[in-house]
Amino acid sequence: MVRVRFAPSPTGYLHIGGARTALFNYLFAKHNDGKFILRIEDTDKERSTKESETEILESLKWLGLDWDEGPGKSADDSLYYQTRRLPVYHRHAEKLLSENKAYKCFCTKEELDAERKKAEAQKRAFKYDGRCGLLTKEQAAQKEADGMPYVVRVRVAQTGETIVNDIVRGEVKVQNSTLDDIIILRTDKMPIYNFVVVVDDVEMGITHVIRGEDHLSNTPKQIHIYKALGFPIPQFAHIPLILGADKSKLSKRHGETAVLRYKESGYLPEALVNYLALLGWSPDNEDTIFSMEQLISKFALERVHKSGAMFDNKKLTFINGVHIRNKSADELTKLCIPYLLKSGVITDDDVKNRHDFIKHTIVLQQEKLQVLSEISDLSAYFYKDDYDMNEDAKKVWEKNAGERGKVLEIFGKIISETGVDKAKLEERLKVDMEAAGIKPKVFMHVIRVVLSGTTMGPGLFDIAETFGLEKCMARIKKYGC
RNA sequence: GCCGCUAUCGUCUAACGGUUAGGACACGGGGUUCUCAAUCCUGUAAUAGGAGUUCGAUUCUCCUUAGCGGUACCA
Repeated sequence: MVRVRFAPSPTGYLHIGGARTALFNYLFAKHNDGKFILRIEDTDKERSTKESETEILESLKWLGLDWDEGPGKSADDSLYYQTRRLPVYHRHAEKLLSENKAYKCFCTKEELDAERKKAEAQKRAFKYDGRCGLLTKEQAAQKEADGMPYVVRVRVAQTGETIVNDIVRGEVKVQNSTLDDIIILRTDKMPIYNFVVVVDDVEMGITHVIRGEDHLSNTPKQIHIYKALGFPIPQFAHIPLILGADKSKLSKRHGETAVLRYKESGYLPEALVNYLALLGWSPDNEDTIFSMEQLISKFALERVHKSGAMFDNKKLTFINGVHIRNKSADELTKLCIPYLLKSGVITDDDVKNRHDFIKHTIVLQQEKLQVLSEISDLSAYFYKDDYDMNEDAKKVWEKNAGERGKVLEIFGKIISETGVDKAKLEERLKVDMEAAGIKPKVFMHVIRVVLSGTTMGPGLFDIAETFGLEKCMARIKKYGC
């Protein structure tokens, strides 16, 4: 049974990179009928916050990456928060200590920092020499009795090499001599990441560790801890990093990277999932648009590739547009209403009383929408009366100064006689305008700018019909003769 | 500095050692159209450099270069 996990530390929002890691874990689990587990790595007490955790959970849910085990999924949530599992880590640390696979190190952070600096100045690699590991039992006991603070380190053999067997990268070899003894417990007894991750992955029965490439260099250390603990080593898969425009790891300084910001901007979760899946992975065909179900059935770690991928908002936006076009009228309406409300284009009363009208105006813009938030600017003129022509519209207006009066006169006459039914309107308008010797391009453009105040938008007859007779007449009056 | 990873169009990527190096986004041209969009057709554009193995290398090996990641009592 495949068991994978996503293990964020609640020190900030869920960003694009974390979301992609979660997604790959999720897809792999679901593809293999396995379990996707969520664990909160909150051992950094300084930086962890409840707000971050809440946002991360909300982001995952929004993306549709619901977890099988984790917070909110069992009677006892404490299993999934590392700060609530401290006795577990301490038990394993005690065992290592008693087996002499770990030792107490009394060197202070200050001492070590000084040595590190010195080594750096001499352009030497710094490595802890393991001197406290040479202390006799009595010496160590004495120091402890003297009240000296200590960390716990796991001994690392200095000969031979450690091989990380990685599904995406193959064999990665590291000389053990480049590793130093690994700190697993701080002076305040809080366990360190490299230790808790191993203990938890084993205790939770994790079979595949899928995470970002930035963890690759930690892996040899973790393998040493697995071995010291006598634990089986899981399969590793280190996925390529997502990069910003400058090719460095995507981070806050590259602008908005929070998943929830994408939600606010009007991106669909299925579009973000679709795009993220294509970053570092590719299907065995040339398709680009996928639903979650399709991704699950196609996903394979073997097709994850090795190099980092730049995040391209343009492609995300394109994919978002495709998913928007695939929405039904009702779904799209539901999705757009919050944006219309937020921008003040419509009110809660409108939602109650003019639902069909709102739906109609949204559907008119469906094929044009790339992100949901654009709906407000695109359809504002359906909801207000006091708007003027924009610059482009004025140009069209001026350009047709010769015919515009006549156009409006005929248009006004037609709608007052036959109404604004779009089929009838189109038919009569063409006939009458031709009789008056006015070309379609001219009258269409003139009527369009008068009605909407802009040069682009849905079909002219759709606009007129949606406006209704009264509003059309008001617009004619505003610009008419 | 040291350790590790990576290298195909501008970007995301495909290609049992044999292809006119394919697709997608973006960009350009054209068809359709009342505009924009959508849609259809179409164009520009890539194997970082150098050795080697091989009949044949984008693909395997080595070197160089470049980029990235790690180098914490962060995760």
